[in-house]
Amino acid sequence: MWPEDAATLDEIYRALLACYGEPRWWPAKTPYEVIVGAVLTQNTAWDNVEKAIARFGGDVSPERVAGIMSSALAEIIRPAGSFNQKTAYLKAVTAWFGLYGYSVRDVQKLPLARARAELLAVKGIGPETADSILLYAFGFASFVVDAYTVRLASRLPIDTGTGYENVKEYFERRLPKDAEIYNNFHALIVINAKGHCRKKPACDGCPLSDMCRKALNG
DNA sequence: CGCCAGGGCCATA
DNA sequence: TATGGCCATGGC
Repeated sequence: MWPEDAATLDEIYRALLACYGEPRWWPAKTPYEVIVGAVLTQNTAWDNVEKAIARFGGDVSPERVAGIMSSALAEIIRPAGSFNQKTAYLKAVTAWFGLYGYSVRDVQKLPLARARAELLAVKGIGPETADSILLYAFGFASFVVDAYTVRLASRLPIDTGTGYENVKEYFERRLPKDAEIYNNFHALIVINAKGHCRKKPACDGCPLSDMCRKALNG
């Protein structure tokens, strides 16, 4: 059951679903790898994140990151850019995960608001990275707002307001509070943004073109 | 060559 | 609270 005023988001979501299917998505093999990817992709092209992940040589585990020298970790993640900062961020978020014995289930027992507050208190974890981790690593119903989400909203006839929390609330108030829907919706936004809703729009074949003011008005 | 990518921190006013 | 500089690689 969708909230009454969700018509436009409902249309957008269903058009994306019809085009791409259900992604159930984050390009990682384990929850901890989601955490690593979420940090590494900050202001960074995903291709560079993949190069960095590959340099772990198959062991992307919290035990490994906790135990490795920072200088060695920085060298591994170098292709992701800002590697000294991100080394400190990975160490910090891994230390937080360590408070729960690296147990996904133990983190999942927390109330969402507390888990989010704890993540936001970690150096290097801002709202987008926190929500990505909450949703894609732990399955919390916390909608992710990223540059793609903001760009999509700026082109579609929806008035989300500005600022991270306002845009996040716009989506969360109009969608069922369901991690699976948040997961798919955000993933679909990313997929569509890479294929069509780029900085320079490629509207040809975009599943949203008939409801998009960019495509309609130029 | 300059621009930019699934941000966030910090200093400044 | 709101900007602006900074981080830094690799692809285009």
